[in-house]
Amino acid sequence: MPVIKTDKETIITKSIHLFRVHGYYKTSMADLAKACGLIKGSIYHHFKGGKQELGLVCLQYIHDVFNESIFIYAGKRSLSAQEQLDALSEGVEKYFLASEGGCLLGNWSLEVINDIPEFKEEIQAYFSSWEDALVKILVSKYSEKEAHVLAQQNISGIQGALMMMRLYNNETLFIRENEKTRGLLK
Amino acid sequence: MPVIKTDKETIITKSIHLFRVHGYYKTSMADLAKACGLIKGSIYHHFKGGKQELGLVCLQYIHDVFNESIFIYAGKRSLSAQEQLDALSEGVEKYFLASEGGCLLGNWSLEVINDIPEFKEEIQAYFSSWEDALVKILVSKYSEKEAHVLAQQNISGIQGALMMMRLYNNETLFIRENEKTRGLLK
DNA sequence: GTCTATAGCGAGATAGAC
DNA sequence: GTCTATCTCGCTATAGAC
Repeated sequence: MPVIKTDKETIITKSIHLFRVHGYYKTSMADLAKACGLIKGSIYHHFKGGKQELGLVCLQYIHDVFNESIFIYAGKRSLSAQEQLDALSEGVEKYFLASEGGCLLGNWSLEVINDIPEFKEEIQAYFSSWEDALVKILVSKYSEKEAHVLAQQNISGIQGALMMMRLYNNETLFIRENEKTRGLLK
Repeated sequence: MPVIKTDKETIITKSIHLFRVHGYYKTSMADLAKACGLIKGSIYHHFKGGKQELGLVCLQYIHDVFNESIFIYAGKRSLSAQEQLDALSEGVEKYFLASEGGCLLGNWSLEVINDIPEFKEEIQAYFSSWEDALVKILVSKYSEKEAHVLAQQNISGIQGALMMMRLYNNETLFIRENEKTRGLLK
């Protein structure tokens, strides 16, 4: 999806930014439209399902980006396990350092998880993809079971660090957490 | 504050629960009133500042509870450093295992941090209290600087684990994270 | 201190002109 | 595909009776 540039994609990327910074409920359709130079009614032409459909599409879009440009390093035969881990970790680090507001899927896993089941499903799928990618790499050193535990702890650690990065406007802890990731095979 | 039982305190504790489960914006004054057997207008008698004041009071209330019943073990002279750490860690673990929706202050550090500065300030104060308590214990083994890093990593790890606990409805990772806390002096 | 009633606003969403 | 205009609803908050 994130290959072809369309008007729809512009709305999605602008929306992702606003949703990350201000959350789902606090971001209005008028806010989203304004960021695209549109009037709120116009968004419904592209997303008949309204705000909820747009929100879900944003989550799926990010999931696709991670699948295609970050998780893809896991299991790449031309790279060693350590090189795969480095590439994945650096992809994660770069993405979030450039993302004001942290991780949309992490944010919404706290904001809307009890109210919008469709979002919950997509968020779980995203974290599962992340976990699977890490496991693929970690099994080069650990058992399947150990690899899953380490992957979950790693993702959870990154998400916690993103929370603190946002709260204190300080990247130190987040960067250290990514270094820990790259040290998992050592 | 959490010592004397008042009508005000009933509103606060019921509100904390709803705010944790459904978030700040998705929880309406009518929802909060209903949970107390009241009509929405009646809440304004106790909290003239409306929803925002109530929200802030909820954050302060939780901060007080942690200060008085959990962080208080840090530096207690009758306990060894390890006993202090165990008591603090078990307090944290028990509190959150009994708290549907995770940590209100963590949740709101993602939901409202960019929109309500008063909340941000209180949330930062809460995490600082937590960090200070851990540091007080950890300096028995580590340098001041190392202790701060470890404390921050620990709190961040707990918060990430709470996110995953909520998303997957699974306590395993959270419990393991608390075991890691208790192992920090070993 | 809680109620009824309502003001006032902003939100999501829709219809139809251009 | 974007606009103007509007509908409808739910929210926060307030006024005043009891």
